[in-house]
Amino acid sequence: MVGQRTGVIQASIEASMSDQSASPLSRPEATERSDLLGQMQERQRTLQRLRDQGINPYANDFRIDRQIRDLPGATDEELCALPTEDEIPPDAPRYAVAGRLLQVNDMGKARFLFLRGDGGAMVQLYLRAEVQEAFALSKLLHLGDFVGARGPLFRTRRNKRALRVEQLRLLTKSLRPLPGKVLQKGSELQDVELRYRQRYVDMIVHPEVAEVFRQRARIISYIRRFFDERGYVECETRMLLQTRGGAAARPFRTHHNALGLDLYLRIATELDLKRLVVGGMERVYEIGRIFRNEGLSRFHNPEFTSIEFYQAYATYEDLMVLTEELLSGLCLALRGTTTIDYQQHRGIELRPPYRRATIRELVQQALPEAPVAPGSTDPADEERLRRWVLEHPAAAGLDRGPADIATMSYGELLVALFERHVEQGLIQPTFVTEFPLELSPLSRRSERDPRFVDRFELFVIGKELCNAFSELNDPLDQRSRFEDQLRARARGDEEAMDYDEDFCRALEYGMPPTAGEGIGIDRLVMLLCNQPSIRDVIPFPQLRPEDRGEAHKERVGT
RNA sequence: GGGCUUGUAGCUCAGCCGGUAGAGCAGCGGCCUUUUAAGCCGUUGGCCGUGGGUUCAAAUCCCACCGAGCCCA
Repeated sequence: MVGQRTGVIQASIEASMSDQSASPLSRPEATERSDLLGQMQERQRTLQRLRDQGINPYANDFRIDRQIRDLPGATDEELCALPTEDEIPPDAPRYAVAGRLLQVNDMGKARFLFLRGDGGAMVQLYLRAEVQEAFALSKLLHLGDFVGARGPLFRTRRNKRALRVEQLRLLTKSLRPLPGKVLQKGSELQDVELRYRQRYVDMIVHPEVAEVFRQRARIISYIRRFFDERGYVECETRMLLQTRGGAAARPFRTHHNALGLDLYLRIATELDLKRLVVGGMERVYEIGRIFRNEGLSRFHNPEFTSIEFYQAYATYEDLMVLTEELLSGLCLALRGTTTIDYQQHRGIELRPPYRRATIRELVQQALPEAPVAPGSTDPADEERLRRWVLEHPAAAGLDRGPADIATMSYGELLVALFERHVEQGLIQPTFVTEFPLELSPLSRRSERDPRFVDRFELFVIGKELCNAFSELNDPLDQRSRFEDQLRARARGDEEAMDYDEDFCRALEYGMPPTAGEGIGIDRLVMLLCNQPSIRDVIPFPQLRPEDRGEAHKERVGT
């Protein structure tokens, strides 16, 4: 019986929805049923009623005086200066403000509306039945609507700031209900997927989300100022490239129709920036998006923002000092201290100097029994280490078979041990140096030991944050490194670079001795804003397609 | 890839020793002329993730699949 009745209602809802399909009004998707659909229909009916009364539900002729955040009375002191309602003088200043309606406390012949503006600032409106037009309009509002109001401010009996409404305007009708009660603790959205997918809803329910984006903007602005002040020039280089290079990563491919040409989205800005150094720009930088065709994780998004900067007549050691200055100054400016917490890690100290250690020193420390030989330049180091790894597979902990290990280079062995035993323990900022040559095809060879390069990576909270080196500017050495890359590609290394003939040509004209560095902006924001996932610092992170389940079902069904 | 947890109303969650659904908020209809992220009365809204199985009977038990979260690799 009940089911029958529901069926009738459902049928009539569907009929009324199909009636509206001719109109451009928003329709709930087919997947949205029942209650949500009913609530949306209610709002659309109200919208029509407003139009019937000659009220434009999307009016844009209301002018605000100021944003809600700038209204007086926000502090206790200012609040005390406000009059009570009875004391409002006839010539009291009138304020015109606007915001999203989030809450209505209806008292019968009086009602309080809560508006929220930029930065999460709130103001409550006080409406009395005597102000008939405004009062009538307020009954046609829904939570989520944008509303403008004008009137004097006063202090309520409960000692809160309120604006006594003399004029009320609907500025935008909201056709979708907000999830839950926004202004109530415990009403936070739990569906993480939904929060990233519909970030606008996430931001309405959690204003602090936008605060991270604000801080991100401040961080980027600080970095830009830092380099501008030091005589670096910001240059925007190509995103669409015919060769892949500048980093070990798989690229995205795209296609240019007019040229009939397949192109890669850049995986780094390095090679173009160094071309500019060849051209005579001694200090250049670029802040921009790069694209890497790899998996998604808490620390990886396929598109992310980096800064790379290059300085002629400098070494990677100079850049360590510069990096310390940048990070400590930035943290101090943003957080007011150089000591910060990140998630479970307390007391991360960004005040210089940062610890410096070579990969071999760090591996040796983690594996005291392994023959790592920090500082040694003996070519026999490699065989001693490989033998130990093969004889102590459990201690080495490498997830590779003996055949694999036999073919791994010295550098690959060291880095594999570093990644397995050291990396995630580097919580405090640590400059890791002495990277193997074969894993650094663009870095200057170390004069002390030709198996290594003059390079560092800065690790914080167990993650790589910066990568820097003295640049390779010997064109003949660069050519042989590119050839190594081609050989690695032939062996199946999909992250190997292309041979960039034009880059070698540029080096043949001569690049001054230069040092360069890249910093992952997203991870930096995560660190400084204490955000657990890269998705929390990127407004629209990459997600799987929304209808994956449905599509899968259809594929299976056919 | 492995382990654990999880999917019930628009949102947040109960119900899970089997007997086809509940609360709060949101929505709708009332009451209240200073509310505190109100209060009171009434009420709408569910293929209980999808598919299969066990059973007289499945939100509940079993299996598979899909999605999500956490941990490990």
